Amino acid sequence: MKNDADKIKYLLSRRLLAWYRRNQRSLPWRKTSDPYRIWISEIMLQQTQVDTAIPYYHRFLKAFPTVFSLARAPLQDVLKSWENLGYYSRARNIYAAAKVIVEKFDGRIPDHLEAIKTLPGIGQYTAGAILSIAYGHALPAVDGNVRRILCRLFAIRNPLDDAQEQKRLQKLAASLIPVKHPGDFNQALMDLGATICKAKNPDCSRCPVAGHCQARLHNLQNVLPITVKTPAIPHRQAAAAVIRNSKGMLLVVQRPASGLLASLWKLPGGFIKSGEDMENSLRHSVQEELGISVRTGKYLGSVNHTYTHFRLTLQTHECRLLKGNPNPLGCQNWRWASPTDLQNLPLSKIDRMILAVILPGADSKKIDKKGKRLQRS
DNA sequence: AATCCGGGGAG
DNA sequence: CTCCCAGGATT
Repeated sequence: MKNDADKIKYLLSRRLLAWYRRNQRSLPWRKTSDPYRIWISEIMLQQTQVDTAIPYYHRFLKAFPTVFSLARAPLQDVLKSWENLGYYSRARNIYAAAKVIVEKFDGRIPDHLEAIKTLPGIGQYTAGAILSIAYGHALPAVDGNVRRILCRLFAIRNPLDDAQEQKRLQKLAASLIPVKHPGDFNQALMDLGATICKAKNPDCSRCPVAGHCQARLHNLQNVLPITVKTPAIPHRQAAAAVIRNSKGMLLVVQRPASGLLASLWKLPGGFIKSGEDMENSLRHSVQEELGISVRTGKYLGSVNHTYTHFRLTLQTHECRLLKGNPNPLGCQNWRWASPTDLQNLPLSKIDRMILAVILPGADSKKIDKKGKRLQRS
């Protein structure tokens, strides 16, 4: 050992790896060494808890077992597989990356940093995670768990969301990565953060590195990391139109290719400007979206949902088509949909909720831990 | 450097 | 309710 820092580094990695060998969680993506599967798991786990991602992991890989099957699938199928998982740009990025991997990398997930970071959806964290876990490169994978753990181990009092602090933590993590078993070391930190060094009420009595923890030494484990409180989010209003044709099919539109819930389907309609009358707003937004005139009818109910940056109340009215044929002016596409069609189109959570209001019995179906669809949620 | 981008779990 | 989650892209 050259100095104290090297000694601590050595002890941390040795203790964490020993703890991991005995206590690691049994997770589906740990039963494979296939870089494709590890890649998919890492994308799904971005800002998503392990238990949430597991059923989607099984379902996605059953639908797209190889990067080739993914690359040649229709985007709509990929989005349908992702339905309800959120952050749908991840699905579009996976899909775009799969095409690049097939065309430029001969179907193999790149095994070095410069190449893999060019793929859409793969940033510093995900690159480090894939390269360390799938290929054994000694790179850090600094996620929320690792930042919190390092913050406590070294009693860092700066707010975690500070950009400078994030850079320092990245360097600190890089200095700790062992040459042997870097993937296990990274996953050990994640498991430690998920099961012991949790955001709230860390269980230091079970921690394998409590003896090296500066926060623990100064009884700051419930104080660190310092976080800035989240600002309040606005409450927005939206209106949706239930327009049926003579066969009872429902008029639905595909959202634009970028922005909120990109390329998913929904009922016609849109946001209500502050102070604007709901039924006028609905007629105007349907006119702008599809170029058709409608008369608003019976009120059918409302649902609430919270997004990252605003809370939404979505109200719905029956509408009658007065004149004009639908054109995709403010949307990618439109179609008449039967109940079966609605099951097969990718829709967001709140649109499934509003469908459940107007079509009782056709509400969204959850999937179980193995990725199979349950009859009813 | 700020903002956008989902949905669900835990307390 | 609030906070957080195996973050990345865009502006």
